[in-house]
Amino acid sequence: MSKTRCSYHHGDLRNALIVAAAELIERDGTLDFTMAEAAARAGVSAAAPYRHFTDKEELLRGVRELAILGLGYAADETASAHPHGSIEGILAGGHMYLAYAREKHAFFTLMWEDRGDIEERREKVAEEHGAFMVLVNMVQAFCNAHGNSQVNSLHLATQIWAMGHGIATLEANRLIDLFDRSIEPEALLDQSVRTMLAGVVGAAA
Amino acid sequence: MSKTRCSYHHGDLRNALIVAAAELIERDGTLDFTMAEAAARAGVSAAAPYRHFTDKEELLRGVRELAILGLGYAADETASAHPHGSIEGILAGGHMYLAYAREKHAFFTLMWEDRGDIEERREKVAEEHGAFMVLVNMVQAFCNAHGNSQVNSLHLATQIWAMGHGIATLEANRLIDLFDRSIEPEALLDQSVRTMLAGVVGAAA
DNA sequence: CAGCAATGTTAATAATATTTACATATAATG
DNA sequence: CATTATATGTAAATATTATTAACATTGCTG
Repeated sequence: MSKTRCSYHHGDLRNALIVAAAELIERDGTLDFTMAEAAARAGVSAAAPYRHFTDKEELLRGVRELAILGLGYAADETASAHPHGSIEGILAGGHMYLAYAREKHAFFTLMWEDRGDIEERREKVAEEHGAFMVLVNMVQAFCNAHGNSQVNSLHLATQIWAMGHGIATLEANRLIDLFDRSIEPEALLDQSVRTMLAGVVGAAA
Repeated sequence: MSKTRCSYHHGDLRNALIVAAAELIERDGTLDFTMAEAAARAGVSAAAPYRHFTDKEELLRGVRELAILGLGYAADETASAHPHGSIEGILAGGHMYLAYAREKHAFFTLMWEDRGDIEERREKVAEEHGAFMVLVNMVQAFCNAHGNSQVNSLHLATQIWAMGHGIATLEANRLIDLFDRSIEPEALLDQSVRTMLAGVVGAAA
């Protein structure tokens, strides 16, 4: 916890490097910053990072966790800004997701491409992927609000996530306006989500 | 067109390099083959590629075009294997897409991350992105078969594409079974597509 | 306080992309 | 057909990074 101010030992280099890397990624919109520059930004030599990360990949893993947490916070905020169980909350979450993908493209890309061991990832799913949990809860609340207890909220949330993820990804690569400039990503998503949720309302138990 | 057999001039090095790169990508499941190895595989020196591509990025662009064409052919085949205007064709197309993403993950990733100039890309949309055109046609045919001419097929096809793309992408990064091992990607997609198409049938003009 | 473990440093090493300078085939031209 | 310009290859630099090695400093622990 303590910050050492003597020149030699940094005190919290691991995190400083993650932040430095994140800044460079944000600045350049790419993942190909150099280890040396990240180190320099944290005020240490080019070899220092290797005391905390075995390689660049591992540093990126740190940045990824940071990004995932950030998305989780954003999801929390969005959810709490709308009535519990309302469709508005879900739609707003979708818009937040699209905005994140647009504005922080490099992070958004990095976030999902995890080649790590699946079992290890599974262990920290709940703590890390807060954003999806928020969506699941919102969907669940929506179903409850409509008196429908037959729907599998996890499946439905996954469908909605996939839809949002697909639109976000295609849009980030400009594949949506490539074919039709008139399509508005958020409108497309809203419409899709409403369609998927319509079943819940219609088939109320 | 002619193949020169004398040792010096290759005759069709540009394409040979694209194929070589594609093979390496398929072999390793990664995009980080080396220019030298691709060159060697095509039987030329490490510097030769630079007579045909300004850099590795441009070689990758060649591979990307190849992959996109390949997907287009697969889409054609799938479409012609099912009745015109049937929902089965659309579902089969989705399955094909998921299979492609699974089996050729590196290509699938490469295919969409095009940072090239949007106007240039727009010029060759039709010829290159055959797969999406096939989907648009199938959706259009489906609407016609159901006597519904009010639906915007392009929008609907985009929705379906996004859904398939989202599921494919999430699954490729193992994000679907991370949360729920019981979810079957194809079943999830089928269900989503049916839901989206239900509106067409219901609101027949 | 001595000594160990952790964390930094500078100076290699290694892998690659890319460039340069030179060579040879192909094709167009007189 | 001989000549020459152009395209396409080659081998030998360069340059950029990641990563490691060998050595230094600090802080903790007994």
